[in-house]
Amino acid sequence: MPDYTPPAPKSERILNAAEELFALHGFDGVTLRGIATAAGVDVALLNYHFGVKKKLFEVVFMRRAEILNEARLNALLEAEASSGGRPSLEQIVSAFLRPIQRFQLTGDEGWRNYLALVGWVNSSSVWGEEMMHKSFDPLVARFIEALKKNMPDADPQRIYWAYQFFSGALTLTLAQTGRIGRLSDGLCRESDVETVYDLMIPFVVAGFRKLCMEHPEGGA
Amino acid sequence: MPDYTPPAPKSERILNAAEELFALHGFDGVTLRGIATAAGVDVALLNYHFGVKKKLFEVVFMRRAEILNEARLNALLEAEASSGGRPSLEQIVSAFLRPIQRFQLTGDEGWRNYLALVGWVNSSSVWGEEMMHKSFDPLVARFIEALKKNMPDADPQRIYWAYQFFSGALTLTLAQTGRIGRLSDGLCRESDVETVYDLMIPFVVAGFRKLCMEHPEGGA
DNA sequence: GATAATTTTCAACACTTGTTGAATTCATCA
DNA sequence: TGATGAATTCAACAAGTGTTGAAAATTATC
Repeated sequence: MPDYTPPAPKSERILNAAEELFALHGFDGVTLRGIATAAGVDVALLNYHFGVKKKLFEVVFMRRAEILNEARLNALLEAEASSGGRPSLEQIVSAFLRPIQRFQLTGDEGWRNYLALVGWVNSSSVWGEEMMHKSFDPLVARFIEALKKNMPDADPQRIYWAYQFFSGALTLTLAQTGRIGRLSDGLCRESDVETVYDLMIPFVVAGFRKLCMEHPEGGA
Repeated sequence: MPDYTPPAPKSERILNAAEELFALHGFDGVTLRGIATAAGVDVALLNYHFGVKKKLFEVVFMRRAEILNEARLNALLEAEASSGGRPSLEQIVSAFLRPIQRFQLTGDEGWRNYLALVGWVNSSSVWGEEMMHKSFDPLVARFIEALKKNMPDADPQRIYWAYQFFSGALTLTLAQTGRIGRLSDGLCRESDVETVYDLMIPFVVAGFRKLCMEHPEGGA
């Protein structure tokens, strides 16, 4: 047989199909047969490679989490290095967001699906908690540390709450619900990745400033 | 039989149980039998009263939407009246949030469940769009109108995006994932309804100001 | 108190679900 | 080539799914 680009191994095709479907319909809205059909493989293969359904979901979720975490950490470290250990608020928030934007801009559909999935999990009450905690919270804690260092006089509670609002703004955008497009009658497109972070960063930074820097610790 | 407070009619018990379970597990994560058991009724009764499963979900979702919409609209009208038709940004954002807070503060578990459900639907890609559009977007459009009037020089696109971030921050908090509590090691509690909106309002207002008032129309 | 209408239960349907064990194909290498 | 182990398919399972029609119980109406 002449050399040709071999098709992705079936285990990978399963993960890609699962990624897309889970992002679209959530855990319970997807059937193993649906994934198998989308991947063009037999149902039993899912169990052979990944065990039970929940385990498959975890593998999908973890697959890109480490890559994203590493990219974010590097961005933060670089911001710290280039600022003599005193990164600005903009730099910290950017280090959290720009890697996401970079992955989205590659045009890789897998990343788009995955990030929508993260948005879904983050808003999911029962499911999300443990999975987000295991895969993202260590890095988030590192970012919050940087925020605390940047605003040493701020009430820590306010920093956490501001991060919560920040996380919500990001999460909804990742989820790709299409609602803002409909609401703005096409004026805003969630797929417009080039501009959304240029807007999200100043929005969030202003919120942090207002909440954490205009009240000394202990203030109401 | 002596007079006593009669139990809620079974159709209502069904709606309450469905509300709680849908909020917790989403549409596909809930079975009709699970709802029936929680409500203490037979499965067939769900179909008798509400038709197919999707219809039941819609009834649950719409039930309190109108009440919330009316409360929000009244709050906005009052803010407009008390300011001579020129409500401040704080007043507009507060009119959007304070009614939610008021319902949460009643301690009515039904409202807490319902609002978590709204958070879930708003982040749900396939499901959410149409339902949010039908039940909430008319009122949201009214609020955006007020925002445009408050910031007549702002690029409308920026107003919509700022609303998107605003909506995300609110949505994640409504979803009651418990994540911020875990992340802050108990310092922040999502159930602390008294303070969360006191923080969300200035955060969001600052974001709106930064995004919409520091750039004249047409600015990048 | 008989009749009609509504509400609730019972039992079951056709179908889909996740999962599994045995059989089959494929690749690797002595 | 033949043997070994992994990858893949086949067929089927037991359990659970939404949904329904007919019977029974309850409530309303005259």
